[in-house]
Amino acid sequence: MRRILIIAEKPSAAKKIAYALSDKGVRIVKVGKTPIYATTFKGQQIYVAYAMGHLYNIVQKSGGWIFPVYNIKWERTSPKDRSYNERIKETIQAIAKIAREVDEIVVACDYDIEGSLIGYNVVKYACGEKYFKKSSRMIFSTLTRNELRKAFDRRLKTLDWPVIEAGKMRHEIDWIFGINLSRALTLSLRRVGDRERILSIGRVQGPTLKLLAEREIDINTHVPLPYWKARAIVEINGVKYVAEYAGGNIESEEKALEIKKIRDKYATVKKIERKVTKERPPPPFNLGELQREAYRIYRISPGKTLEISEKLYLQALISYPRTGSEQIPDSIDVKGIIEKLGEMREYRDLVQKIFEHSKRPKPVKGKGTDPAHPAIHPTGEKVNIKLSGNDRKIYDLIVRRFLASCYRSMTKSETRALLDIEGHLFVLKGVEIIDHGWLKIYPFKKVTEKPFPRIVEGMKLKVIRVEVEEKYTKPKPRYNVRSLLKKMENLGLGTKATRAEIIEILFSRRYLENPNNIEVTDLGMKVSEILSKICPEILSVELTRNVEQIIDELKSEYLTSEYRKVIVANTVLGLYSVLSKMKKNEINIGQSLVGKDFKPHVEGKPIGRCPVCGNQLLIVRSKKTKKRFIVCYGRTTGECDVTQPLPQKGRIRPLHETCKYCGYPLLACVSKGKEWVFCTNIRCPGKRKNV
DNA sequence: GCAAGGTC
Repeated sequence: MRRILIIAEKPSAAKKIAYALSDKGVRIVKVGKTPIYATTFKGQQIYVAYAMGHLYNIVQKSGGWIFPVYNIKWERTSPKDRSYNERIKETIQAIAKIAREVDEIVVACDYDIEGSLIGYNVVKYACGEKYFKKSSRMIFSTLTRNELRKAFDRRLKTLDWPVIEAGKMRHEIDWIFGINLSRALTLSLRRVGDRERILSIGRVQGPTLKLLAEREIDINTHVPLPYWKARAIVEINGVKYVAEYAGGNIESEEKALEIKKIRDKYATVKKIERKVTKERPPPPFNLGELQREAYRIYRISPGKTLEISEKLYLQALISYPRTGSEQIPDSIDVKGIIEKLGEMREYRDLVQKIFEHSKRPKPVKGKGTDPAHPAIHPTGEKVNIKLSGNDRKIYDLIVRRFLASCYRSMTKSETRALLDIEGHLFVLKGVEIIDHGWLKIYPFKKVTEKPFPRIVEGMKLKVIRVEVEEKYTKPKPRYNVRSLLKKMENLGLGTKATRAEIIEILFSRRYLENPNNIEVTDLGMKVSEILSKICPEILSVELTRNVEQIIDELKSEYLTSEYRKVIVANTVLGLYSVLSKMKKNEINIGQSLVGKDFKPHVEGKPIGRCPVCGNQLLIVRSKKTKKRFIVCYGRTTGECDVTQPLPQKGRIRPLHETCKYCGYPLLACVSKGKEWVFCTNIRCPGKRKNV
């Protein structure tokens, strides 16, 4: 019997694959603590194991927190890593064990560059390179039974090497740019005395910061220009109505004055138009839209929404939330899910409405697609644990959106009357909802109704007055987290799973403040300013575009590892001179970053003037090693970098005298009852001559 | 300690 190990990207996918490829049911076998699905399919023994996203990551081969650094390698995600998960090690061991007993390894991770790379790394490092020739690749875009079976039968006989290389390339370029520039910024700050703060920048952080910085400049340099808005107040059967000037905003003062001069007491109804429009229900959520709506309606942050969705997913209440899709494939039992939702008291009425509308409800399809997952939808599972606060709100939002997407359109009628007053045209508008449709189920969209009077063409209406209001142009509004996420999505910055997190990083670096009305801090502006001079690539979306373009062009052809290395080297070529410039200008950059508000803070005992720069020399203790040493106060502003070691034992007493050989202060040290005098300069020319 | 990308 042929034995096959299938590697999925994550537990949920592994389960679906196992059940799709099973003739007689699925068993779970434990290898150590790791569960693995076992099944038989068309006379083959199948094991399905899963990774948990990337199990391997790029690390620096050797050396410390320095730059430039280009020596990198792939390594199992370590406990030091932020993304470490304690099950990683066991998972790898389990996969390695089963791999030894099978005839073939099938990579069945998501079909994108990260998925191909995840699978490749598992084969290479968990199993060993010799398994490459036994490895194949299953390609599918949804986790439905039919597609999975087809994908298994028609799998590629080898790994998809060009896609793997594309994935490696993306990781390497991001790492080299991000780590080096982040270190260069952080170490500049350290040079001028701020030893706490970490700065960062990267392919996604950079353009996002720049976007916000440009908006900040726009707002601060906006020159308000005058414009006018005109409206006529008319009276019909004793009721007042407002008709807006038909030409929109008036930019010429002359025109505004002309309208102001209207004295006619009557308006003539020139034309009436009535339009009935239908608005289709919104499609079910993808992650981005869920995050935006949760923020708009409940002010729940995108990060929080993701966290809650993940929890709901683990409780089996909703489908996989990290999806870009706004579509529910036909293979999902929509009717069954809705029936189950109907068993919950709070949704009974809504569900009844849906079935009155259609016996076979079908969610409308949105534009978003995703290679691996359908749109977010409830599973219909009973809510066992009582959901609290925000959890409840998010769950309810998902349920309502899903139900609404199966319901009928909203219908409204819009009426417009064109009024002529002394040759100037005004518009009288009315809006009436004829049928709320899906709005009854998803009531979070505001449609304001406006009554329309009973009038006919040719009628004369009484004009109470014509108002002309002077206004001034305003700058574009500041971003909030929601609009920023949307903008990033449009620009192709980050992915659905990382965008919210990256915005949070920008806040934690203190580049940004006030999430509801985002302002760029002085520090954020400085980082953007400095990089736009020294390394504009990191602030431009072009880096993302280039990487994408290279990947798109090459993954369909034969992108070899040699070729990848050449591309990475070419892409990071310019970085070398950027980094050496940053190193040379560390102090300038640091000073510019800390700005005028920065107050260097060093506590220590003064012992006399520094012979190099004239500032005070201080005795301080290292936070890290607890050892005492001498530092020049000038180091806090970057103008000096003198430090000197001290004996660690004994009581030290300043003598307020300077060394006759080098000008450094002299100190006395008392230890074990003896006192001796020494020069604080470790390289004092007088050291050998006994001071 | 620093990126961006998967995932728990």
